[in-house]
Amino acid sequence: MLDPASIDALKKSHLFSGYAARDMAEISRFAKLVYLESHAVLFRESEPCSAIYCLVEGLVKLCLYGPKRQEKIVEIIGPDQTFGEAAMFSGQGYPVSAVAIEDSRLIAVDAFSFMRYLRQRPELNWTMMAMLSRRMHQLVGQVKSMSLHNAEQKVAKYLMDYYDDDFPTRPVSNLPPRRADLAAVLGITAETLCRVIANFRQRGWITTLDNAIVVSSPVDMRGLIMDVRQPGESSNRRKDVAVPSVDHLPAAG
Amino acid sequence: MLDPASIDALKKSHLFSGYAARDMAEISRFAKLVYLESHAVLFRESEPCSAIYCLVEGLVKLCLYGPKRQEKIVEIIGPDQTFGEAAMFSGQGYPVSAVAIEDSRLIAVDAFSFMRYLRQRPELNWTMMAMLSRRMHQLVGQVKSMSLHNAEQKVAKYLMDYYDDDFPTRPVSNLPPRRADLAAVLGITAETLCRVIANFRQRGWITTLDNAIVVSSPVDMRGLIMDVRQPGESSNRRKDVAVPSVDHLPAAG
DNA sequence: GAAATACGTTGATCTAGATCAAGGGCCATT
DNA sequence: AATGGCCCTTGATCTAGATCAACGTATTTC
Repeated sequence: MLDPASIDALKKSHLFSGYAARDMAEISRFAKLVYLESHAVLFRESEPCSAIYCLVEGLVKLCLYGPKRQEKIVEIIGPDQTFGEAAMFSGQGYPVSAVAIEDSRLIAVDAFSFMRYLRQRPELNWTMMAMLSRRMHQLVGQVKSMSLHNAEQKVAKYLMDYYDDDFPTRPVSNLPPRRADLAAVLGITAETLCRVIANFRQRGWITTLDNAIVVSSPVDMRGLIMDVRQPGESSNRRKDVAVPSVDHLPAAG
Repeated sequence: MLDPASIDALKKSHLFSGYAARDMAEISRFAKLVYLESHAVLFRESEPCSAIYCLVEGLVKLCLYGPKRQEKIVEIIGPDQTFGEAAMFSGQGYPVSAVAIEDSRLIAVDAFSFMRYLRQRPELNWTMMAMLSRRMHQLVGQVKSMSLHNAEQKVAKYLMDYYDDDFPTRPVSNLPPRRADLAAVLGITAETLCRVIANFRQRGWITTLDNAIVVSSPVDMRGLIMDVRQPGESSNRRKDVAVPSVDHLPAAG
């Protein structure tokens, strides 16, 4: 059972924002508050999904661990974001681990009860679908970044994803609190990240102050991502890479 | 408008298998057949989603291209599989490109009409949700494999994912038709893949015949993925274990 | 205030895997 | 039978980024 303030907090999330008051009242009956200290583990990869979560306050990372304990952060969850929905539907357990990186307060919505409720009200699934689709896109973006970009491009891509063209002098928002976290998000080491940032600073493309980073040459950054090179410079031409041909385009309408 | 045989083909897919006859009749009204020659492009990354597809016959790759045209295959679609659903809901366009790697026959279901129909029948969304969730899991698995495994582990993981414990002597199923495709799936070069396979063969962990691969030591393969090492042994030094050579190989060709 | 701890930074190596290059088997076409 | 195209395979290098190591600067602990 949830207090009114927490119900309001839930409603601030994208997933629940469209829900009617009576839906929220019902859902609050099988939701509860959870407190996590920094570094505390909320759930681990492959654990069965007992609840989906909405972060109210603090910061949580969703991550994967390799055989040698290397960490890959799949996503950093901030306040008003929900997570765990996909696991609820797939019935395959959580695909990632969730670990607090700041002291956090969360709302846990019991998965079984929530599923039962959704079965009664299938219209509510529209926001859920949108949620899952958006997350899939983001995940595909990660796959792309991991497999097709080098370290500089990864950093540039990340910074430009959070860069706001309307406020060029504003520091990039939502940066992870520690450099090591950003490195784990990008799938590179902290040392490499540090060197890349130093390079960008030397070239005058960014300026830094503590954790904050201000992009001062978005054009160059974007150029780097798209791998534009000076004319005349021979780009590594490989003939054997597959390039989809332009013809044969089907009339898919 | 679809002929009865094609409607049957649609129903063989996981997405439509639970649909009632009258739903299928309705859907067939805004579905049509599409034929692709090998190498033909069905759609490209970021193109708006006009339809979702069900492959009836042939083989299609979903892939991403880097700034230098490097290819990363996100998934290889076989008969009776559907794709494009996520793009339909996200409203962000297709996250990947789709290219035929064999002459293919597909059914295209118009996205707009299908969405409209789903709005009338929200219960139908349950299979859709399951679909999306499963695909998300798979994608997270890819992220993990890309960021936390080395080349040998990637290959081993792939082979064991398609290995059937009940039929140990059966070749790994669903292997891509060409080695280069498998390499693009794993995010390594064809040369590296070739060397890894040669190593596995020398160690007696697999046997090969043409494209087919039979895993003969699943225990070792699984051990490699989990990075088990002999106690007391330093991780870096390459150990030159005398592997008893398995000489009953059918000369591969 | 000294010591310990945690991070960020920089430099020096090392290495897994990419890249480059050269055959070789197989099939289709002539 | 010869030719050419397409892959697969193997060998020889090259290199981006990991790893190892040392140091600086805060911040916390006693």
